[in-house]
Amino acid sequence: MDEKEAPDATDRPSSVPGAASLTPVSYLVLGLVARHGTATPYDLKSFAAQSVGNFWSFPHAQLYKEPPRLAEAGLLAEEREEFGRRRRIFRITDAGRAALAEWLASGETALGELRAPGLLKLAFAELGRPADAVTLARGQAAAHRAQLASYEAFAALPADAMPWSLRRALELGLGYERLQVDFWEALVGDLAAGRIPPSPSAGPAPPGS
Amino acid sequence: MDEKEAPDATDRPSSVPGAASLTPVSYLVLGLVARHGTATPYDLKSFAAQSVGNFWSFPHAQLYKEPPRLAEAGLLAEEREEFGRRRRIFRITDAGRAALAEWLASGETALGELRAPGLLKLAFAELGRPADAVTLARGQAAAHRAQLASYEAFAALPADAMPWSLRRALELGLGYERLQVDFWEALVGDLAAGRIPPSPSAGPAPPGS
DNA sequence: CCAGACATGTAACAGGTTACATGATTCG
DNA sequence: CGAATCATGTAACCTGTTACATGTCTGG
Repeated sequence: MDEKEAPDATDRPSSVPGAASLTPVSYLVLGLVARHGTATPYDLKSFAAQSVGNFWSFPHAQLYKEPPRLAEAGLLAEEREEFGRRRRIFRITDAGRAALAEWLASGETALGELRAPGLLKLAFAELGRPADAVTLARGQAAAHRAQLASYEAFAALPADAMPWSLRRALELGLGYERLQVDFWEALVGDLAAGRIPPSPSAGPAPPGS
Repeated sequence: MDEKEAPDATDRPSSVPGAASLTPVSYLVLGLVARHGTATPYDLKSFAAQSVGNFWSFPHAQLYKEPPRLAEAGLLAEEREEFGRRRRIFRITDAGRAALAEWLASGETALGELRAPGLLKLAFAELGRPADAVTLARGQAAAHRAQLASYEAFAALPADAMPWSLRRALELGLGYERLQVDFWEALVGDLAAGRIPPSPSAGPAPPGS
């Protein structure tokens, strides 16, 4: 409805002209809009699902909530369709491009954690029955096998189906799922063989010591 | 002090008698208390930091908030020290033990996502300058190298320093960090060599094999 | 006994997740 | 033209996070 001119940013302590605290979702949206020129929230949902959505899913509610926020911060420009769905079409602004570039250029390098629920459960598996550990390992192996298959199907797309950076990211995803599959399958084997105690002693003895 | 009998659960729509919606933190607390017999919130902080905290960090605020919640649900019993700090000591109840056992036995197998900020950034690296990608890859490689070193130090502890399940989980963490290090270092190499386009065609065959 | 570290909590905020609810389009 | 599906949004809840604030012990 009414357009707030947002005269200046001094009244809002958190919204500095350049860039406030932007979350991963913000950069996802900025990046997708920048890549495609324009996008509706629904487009974002599709784009995300087909690219990073493989290893980082975003509920659609966020993709409808975030663009307006970014528009209010001046990083996106919004326009309405005149007829039909009257959907919101977003386009990146110079400020948005700058924020995105700054993010890409910054060497912040937060490395996020391996928050796998299965891993947490495994860490406490000693408190349960051995059979439970087998169930867990089997289930994890199966689930990761499925995920791996999904990744492989995606990776089988022709070379020009995705930018090199995304493909590269996908490769890490592939390696990750392979690691998981191998890990859980090995665990299943060890548990079945009765050698519940750890350390397969197949130590790679890495360089160093 | 006063023991709340929690007469019934009908007044709270979300708190079913058996088990309500328990989060990963809940199970962490339940598991740690079960393992150690009793624990104060501060103990939990220490225990967590020394075990799963390596790959899943919990801010101490949560570890002070969660036990009372679990106590209210009847899964933990709380008692106060009489003198000194008068700290809260928690002990697991039969209901708590049951909830924990059920969790361990359930084959829910949620497999959580690979939400690595660096990976997200990489997926959009094509929008930035090539030099930015190098910076990113270098930074990630260094950060993961540090993390790997930390894991290795932890893994070097004597065999009886931790239960087998935790050690096993740690091994996955090690593999994960190695994967990350290899991945980012390879990326640095490819970028430096000018072969920015993807698929090095150097088949997987990771160094471990 | 003072300083510093260790320990213990709580309040406020922000973000994600779930759920609800409805609008538009297509196809049989 | 009705039903199913696709598309679009919003509201409430809840949890994780950040920040603050203070209390208690130990050692010099």
